[in-house]
Amino acid sequence: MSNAKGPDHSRRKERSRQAILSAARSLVAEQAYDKVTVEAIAARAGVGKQTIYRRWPSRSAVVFAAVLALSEGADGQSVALPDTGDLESDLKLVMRATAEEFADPSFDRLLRALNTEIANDAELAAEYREKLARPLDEAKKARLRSAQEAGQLDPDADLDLVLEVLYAPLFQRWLHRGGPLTPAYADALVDATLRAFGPARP
Amino acid sequence: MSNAKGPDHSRRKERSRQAILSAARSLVAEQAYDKVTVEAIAARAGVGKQTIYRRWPSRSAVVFAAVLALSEGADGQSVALPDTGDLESDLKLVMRATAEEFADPSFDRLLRALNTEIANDAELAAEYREKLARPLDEAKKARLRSAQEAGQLDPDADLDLVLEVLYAPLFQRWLHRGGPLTPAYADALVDATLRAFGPARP
Amino acid sequence: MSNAKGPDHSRRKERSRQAILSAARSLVAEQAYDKVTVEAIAARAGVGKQTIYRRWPSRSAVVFAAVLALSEGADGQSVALPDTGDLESDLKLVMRATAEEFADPSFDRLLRALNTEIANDAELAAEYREKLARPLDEAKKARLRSAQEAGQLDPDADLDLVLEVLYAPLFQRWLHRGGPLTPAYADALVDATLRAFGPARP
Amino acid sequence: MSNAKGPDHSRRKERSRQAILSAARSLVAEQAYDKVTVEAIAARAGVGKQTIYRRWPSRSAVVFAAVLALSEGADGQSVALPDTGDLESDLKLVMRATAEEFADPSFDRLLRALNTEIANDAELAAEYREKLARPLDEAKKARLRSAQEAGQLDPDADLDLVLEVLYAPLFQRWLHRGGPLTPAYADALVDATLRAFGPARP
DNA sequence: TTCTAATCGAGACGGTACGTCTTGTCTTGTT
DNA sequence: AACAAGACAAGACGTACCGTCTCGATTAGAA
Repeated sequence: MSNAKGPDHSRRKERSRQAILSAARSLVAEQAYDKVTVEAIAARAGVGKQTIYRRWPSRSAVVFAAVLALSEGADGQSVALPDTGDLESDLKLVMRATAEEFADPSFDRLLRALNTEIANDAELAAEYREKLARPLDEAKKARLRSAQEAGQLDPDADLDLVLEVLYAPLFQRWLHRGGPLTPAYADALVDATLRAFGPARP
Repeated sequence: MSNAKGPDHSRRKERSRQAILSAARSLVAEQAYDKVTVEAIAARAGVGKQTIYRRWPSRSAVVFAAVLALSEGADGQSVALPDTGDLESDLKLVMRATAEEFADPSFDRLLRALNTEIANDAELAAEYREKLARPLDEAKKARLRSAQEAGQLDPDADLDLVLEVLYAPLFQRWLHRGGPLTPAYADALVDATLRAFGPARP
Repeated sequence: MSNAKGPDHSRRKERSRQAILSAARSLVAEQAYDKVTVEAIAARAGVGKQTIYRRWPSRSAVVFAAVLALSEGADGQSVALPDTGDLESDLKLVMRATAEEFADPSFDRLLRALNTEIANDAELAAEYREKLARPLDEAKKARLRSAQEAGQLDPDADLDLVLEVLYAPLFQRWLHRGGPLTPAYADALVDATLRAFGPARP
Repeated sequence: MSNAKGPDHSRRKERSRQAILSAARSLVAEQAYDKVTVEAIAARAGVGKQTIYRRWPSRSAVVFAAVLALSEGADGQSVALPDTGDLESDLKLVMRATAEEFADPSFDRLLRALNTEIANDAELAAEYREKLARPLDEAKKARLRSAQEAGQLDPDADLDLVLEVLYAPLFQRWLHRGGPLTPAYADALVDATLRAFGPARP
């Protein structure tokens, strides 16, 4: 698994790194975000504060890295969307699952923490888009392209726009607690998106 | 409207209240949000900290009230959308204006602060929806209803959903700094929304 | 006791001040000096660290003030040396008592802490001489002057020098743990001093 | 000079040892003692911290060893006091020289550091007495014994006590910055000591 | 000469305390 | 009686060192 650098060298570093990220994740998932202090992370990880500050410049960065690490190791396969040939039902499946995910309190807290940091730090936002959002979006766009080829989607549609129309309403409703994220709501978003970008256009 | 206490009494209250909200607003507009401390607000307002804590339970609440106060005094008229009879051009006008607003750094900081507080405080979120979002949404829905009557919009469309499909992508792109908020982008959102909820449905 | 300023004003201030000094004193008396941290003092005093830093610039200053406070309130009377008319026996009494004091571990630790701070801080040393050493020295010199008048001491003797010759050997032996501080040793110092500065000089 | 280990082997050891002691000495002579950290010593010596901890248990011990090393290599001769046959003038010469030494800021800092460590560490104090103080005291006592034989000093005088009466006042005045260490002061101490322990006793 | 074992410099590590900052409460005059 | 001013207990901040541990890179002598 490890290469030239040697496994022994990185062991201690890696162990403390994992301990920190794991501690950060569990704290964020458990409690109000303003209780997630660097000291609390260090204490739970069994690590000195300096070991955190040596690697990351701020709590934001640690928390971000902790969330990021969750999706690392995931290969292209694992984020690929289902492709049964029926775009509508595939999208409804995914959207319902996404809506359900938001209902998990731990995931909710994790994601709110992430969004809080991202919203107030342009650099972190860029890293977020690059490392987290883009891979997921690319997987989704792959499915949409397949639909375009199958004639189920306007071949000229701007796929980034399609994704936004599909997901942003769900995201906003969750962020602002604007209403329940029901399966029916998920379906309605898919329906609206397909009406907007479907094939039958005059 | 004034009660037994007398006008002189409440006038002092009101003056300090305005000073606090105005100080909060200017601080939020000026600098990074984590520099906007209760102490900084009190100092700029020339007010004791207790005078702030006597009225609001936390910094979040003060900042929220400060933003809220911006839109107070606005009557139903002033938030009404234009209605030229042409839904598409009316919406494009509004969406382009909205996109432009986000470009103002002060407004940007103000709105990010607001969203940060809202995202992490369910009560504040409820107050936000009630006092800020709903009135604006109602004004927008009034315009949409007018369009439904004019046959420019599906009479069965869920107007809340329409608004989300229209606005959420813009909001999300701004929040995550996902791309430039150009007039063309504003137009594209209107077009997509009208395709999704326009009158011509099979 | 209290004057114009009003007793209510100083109550809280005074209470926390006393708590800090008392905590510092007990910690210094109890344990190795490098365990006497500002945090430990604050914790034992039930006080925030800032309350300490608001009044004193460093641990040294707090510890010094704590020791200083011990001898405050002592009026001129209480530090006066006995005067039976017999200088030799009066001095031996005092020197034996002094030697005995050094044997108390609490007093030993307290005095070592004080000397450590004084030796490394010229300002503190000046304050020490002014507020602690001088009043004591004046009391001792008063006794010596009485002896000069009684013809038991060279009327031309430099009393500061007399005091140094009398006390410095005891101090140095204690500081460097150079030997036991026995009554016989105390007596020998008095004898030597009286031989050096007694009346019978050719 | 070299032992079983072999000269080449110990040469590296010796070089780093000297670098550490020299770095410690120069740091102590230059700046406030609380800036003299093990890390600073290691950095200036160009040595890893472990190389220091491998040899000494604490900063105190290093600093002590650094000061100690200053007087090593000095044979019995070099610390011998002058003996012109005139005790008074010999002692005044030495006392004046000693007083002058204290005026050198580097020496002052060095000696304050040494005294700080000694005062708070009984083991170090013992080593100090054994390795530093005793050889010097023996040299002084040799001169005093010579004076006893010459009838210039009470043959029954306790020479340790004589040394204390002679030196402790100077030491104390220096440690507490109790006044200027003038030649006149040095002379006065010699005079007082000789009056106390001189030959003419009734 | 090549190998082996010790020692070194460098510096990361888990900790502790530093001195500063802010929180939300409490106290003290002022007006 | 409400206010500004700011002290207070609490506790997190980010930094500096502590004394320990780990890592290669020199280095000897030993093979």
